[in-house]
Amino acid sequence: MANIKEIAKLAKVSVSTVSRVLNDHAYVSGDKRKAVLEAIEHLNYSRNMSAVQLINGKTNVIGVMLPFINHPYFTGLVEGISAEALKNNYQLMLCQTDYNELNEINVLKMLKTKQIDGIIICSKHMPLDQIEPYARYGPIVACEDVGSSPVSSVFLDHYTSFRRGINYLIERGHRHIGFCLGRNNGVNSQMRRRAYVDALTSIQEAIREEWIFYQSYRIEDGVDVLRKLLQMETRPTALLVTSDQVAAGIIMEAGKNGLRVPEDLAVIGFDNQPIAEVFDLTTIDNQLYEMGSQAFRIAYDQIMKIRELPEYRELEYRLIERSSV
Amino acid sequence: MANIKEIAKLAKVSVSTVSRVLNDHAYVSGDKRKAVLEAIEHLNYSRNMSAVQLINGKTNVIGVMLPFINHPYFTGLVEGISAEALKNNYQLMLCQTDYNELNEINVLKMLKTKQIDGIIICSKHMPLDQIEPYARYGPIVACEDVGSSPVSSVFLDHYTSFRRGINYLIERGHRHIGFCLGRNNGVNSQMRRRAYVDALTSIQEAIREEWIFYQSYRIEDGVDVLRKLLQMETRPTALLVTSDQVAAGIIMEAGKNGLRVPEDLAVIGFDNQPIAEVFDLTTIDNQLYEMGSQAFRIAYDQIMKIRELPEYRELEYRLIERSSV
DNA sequence: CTGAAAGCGCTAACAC
DNA sequence: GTGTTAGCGCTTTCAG
Repeated sequence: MANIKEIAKLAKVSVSTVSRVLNDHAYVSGDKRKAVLEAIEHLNYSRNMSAVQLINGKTNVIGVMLPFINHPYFTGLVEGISAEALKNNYQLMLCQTDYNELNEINVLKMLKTKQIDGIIICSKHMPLDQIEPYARYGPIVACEDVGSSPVSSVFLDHYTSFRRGINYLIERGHRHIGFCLGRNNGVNSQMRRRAYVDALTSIQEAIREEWIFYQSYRIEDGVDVLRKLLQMETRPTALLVTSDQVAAGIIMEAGKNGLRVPEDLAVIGFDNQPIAEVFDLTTIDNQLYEMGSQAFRIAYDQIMKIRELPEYRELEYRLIERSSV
Repeated sequence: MANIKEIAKLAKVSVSTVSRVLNDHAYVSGDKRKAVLEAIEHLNYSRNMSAVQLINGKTNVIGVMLPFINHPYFTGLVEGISAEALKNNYQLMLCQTDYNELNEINVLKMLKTKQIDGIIICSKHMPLDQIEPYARYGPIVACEDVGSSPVSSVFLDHYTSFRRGINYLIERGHRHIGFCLGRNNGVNSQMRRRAYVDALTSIQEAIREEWIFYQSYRIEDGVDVLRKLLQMETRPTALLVTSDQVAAGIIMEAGKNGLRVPEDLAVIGFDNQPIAEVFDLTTIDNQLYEMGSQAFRIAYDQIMKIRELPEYRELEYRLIERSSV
């Protein structure tokens, strides 16, 4: 491959002039510019971006840390990040961690070794304090509430949104309420569990652990949940389900077993995915696209030094009323 | 940030010795190695990978070109790619093109400018001959049949698989058969359409354009398809649907409108996604995970010069019989 | 085993 | 406006 030197020679100019043309600098005369352009054309030249990155100390790449990509929650986030990245001439490094700490550390290390300019954490396993030391190498933005930290965040108040969901059910006469979560150790999950406990306590209902389901991510997990419900002597009359996919599975399987929604079982989903509309599912929209694009902006502004300090932005959830409650 | 020179000074060795330690070369005495390691530790040093990439002419990154990520077809592919990449210490650059030619060209250019070592094309819009010239800059692997080309490929015989699906329907007495595709101009789509025409011709059925649906990707698109079907005076009795999501939407909406599956409408899906099992959907598994991991291997082997020539690998589809036919 | 030195390809003072 | 030149941080001959 040709390099800048050969272009300079062919165009009979210096390498700096070539560089100026390449970077659209002013102060290059028309004919020299033209000569350079012709040489570039003629030699089919392209910049070697590794060299550019070395000298600029910048890659124009943002790392996206997530456990797995094949879930609408994460693709929703990524769509938002991606749209904003495209506008700002940034690329995305997709880093699937499987919630494995070693993989997560590797992503952080990529920041330190300058393979990426910043990181957006869609979801993580490792504790925050292991992440924080890396914030000095570039902006890190989490899509969950991290409190005050060198790590920025865009988040929803999952405590309030979950309580809002439960209250909505209580207002409609439900007292036997269960819920389904993804992980049981994430920040978001813990806040939700707390909201659940507080809400049930306020109406003097006992917490029944058998009505709480973890590791529910996909439609087939919802099917499993419903089947477990069928085994119980006392069933909850309502379920808060932190993924529309899982809620859809529950509703599907309920239908197969002659359980009516919402009469026999009310369901509230989360995320407001297209599948929620198809299933006429009442759901809590938590603005994934918006969250992703804001996360990118925060990272970007920090890379560009438009802003120096970490930022914490709270987004509003919305309750979408349909007919599953 | 500390650099290799400072490490050398602190460890009282030359930079080449530091480099040897960094790269696990043999022939470094125990105490020098230890001194270097201590200096690295002490200065919290990390390699600057931009410099490494410049000198090696290699990034250890593969670009993944796809129109959008929020569809199980693509996430399935990406999971396969990703698993193999992880094993081989490669990173993935996620390049969403929205089927926009300019975006697609940009991905190709990243290969030329050495931002990535190779490209896996999950799906594309632009014609192959615009892509081929870029194959000299690094391996390009397409997840569709590209014939004999400098571009490698992993693919299914979509003509045969589609015909197999239609014949399966015909054997069960169907003659009024429609289908749903994603795009209408992709290679895969064209082969499928041809299979459809040939099969119907062989049983002397006319092609009815109103039974052919394009731009069907998601569950809500399936809902639309079924609604359109309801408007027709003569409806197909069976549908071949190139996405389990769309098929699920069709079945959902059929149920709401009192149409029984398969009695009133038989449905075959594609991809064998989890949702197919939940809906008891007969489907054609086209091995997305396997396709993704093989695509990575082909690219990888070529980067590593284990193999020089492009490769064309055909995968086997499988018909998964459930109860929607 | 170790070090000196020559780049990899590019950018950006700095001088003219 | 343009060219010269000193790096960016690293790897790798080549001598010893």
